[in-house]
Amino acid sequence: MPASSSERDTQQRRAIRSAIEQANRPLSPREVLDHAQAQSPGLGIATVYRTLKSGVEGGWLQPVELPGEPPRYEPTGKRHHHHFHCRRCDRVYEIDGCPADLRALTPPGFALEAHEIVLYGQCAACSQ
Amino acid sequence: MPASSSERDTQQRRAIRSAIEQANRPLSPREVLDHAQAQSPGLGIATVYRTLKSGVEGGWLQPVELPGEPPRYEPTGKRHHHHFHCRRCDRVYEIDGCPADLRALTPPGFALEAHEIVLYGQCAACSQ
DNA sequence: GTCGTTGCAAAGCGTTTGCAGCCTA
DNA sequence: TAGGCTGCAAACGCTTTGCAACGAC
Repeated sequence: MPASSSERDTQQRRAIRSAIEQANRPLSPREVLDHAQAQSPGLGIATVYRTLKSGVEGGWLQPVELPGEPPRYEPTGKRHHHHFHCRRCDRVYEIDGCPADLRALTPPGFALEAHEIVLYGQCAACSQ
Repeated sequence: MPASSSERDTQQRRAIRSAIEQANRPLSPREVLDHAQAQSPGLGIATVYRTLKSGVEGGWLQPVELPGEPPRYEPTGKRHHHHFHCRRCDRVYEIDGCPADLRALTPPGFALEAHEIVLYGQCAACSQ
């Protein structure tokens, strides 16, 4: 199935997209609903899920999946990064950089395609 | 609530514990059920969940949470390691070793306490 | 015999889907 | 007007829980 050639610009999608773009952190589907309903009152959760899914498939949205957490979504276009999860305030920060020797960890015969790194601790604001 | 003073040694729990200890990789609840049923045929999934939960609380089991995945379980007491998630067969493998320079990724002022690394790709069995 | 444990089935919970009506293009 | 989009509610898949029977001690 090729990506559908026509993506209509509806009030609901505008509300959802704007909610995600204006939050400067990844949002969960529930959070997206809550934020977007301010702009599109009757909005249903099913529409949020459908829009998030098509946004990921369409390439303008990116899921942020942290261990033991429901997925959140943020706009694509950021460069390769990982996340720092503050255990105190529960906020998630982007971190640049990436260890170069991950391939050395890969067992013989295994094909490494991608990786995820999450750091845990306390952010600057919480650790003082 | 103190840990219950009496943990009965039943056939089901023996089967579950042995399934987890004999697999040298973290198992999902479903995998635990499948493996343990060989030893305890009538075993139900609810008992698996109950035993896993009490195992974690009792300290002999450790949940392995991967981004966007249901938790897997492995015995505690292993030395520091990470995981490789095969995208083809969906199994999770242990990998030894750890990049040394994670602290270098930590932003100034942040206190690094722990980390999680997950590699994705194809395992040896699936990549041939 | 007690009472913790088990299997079954039902209930939860978050996510997905079927459907009839709506609305963008 | 056509057909993609939406909200509702039902369906789903996974996990938890209520309950009566079971069985370890």
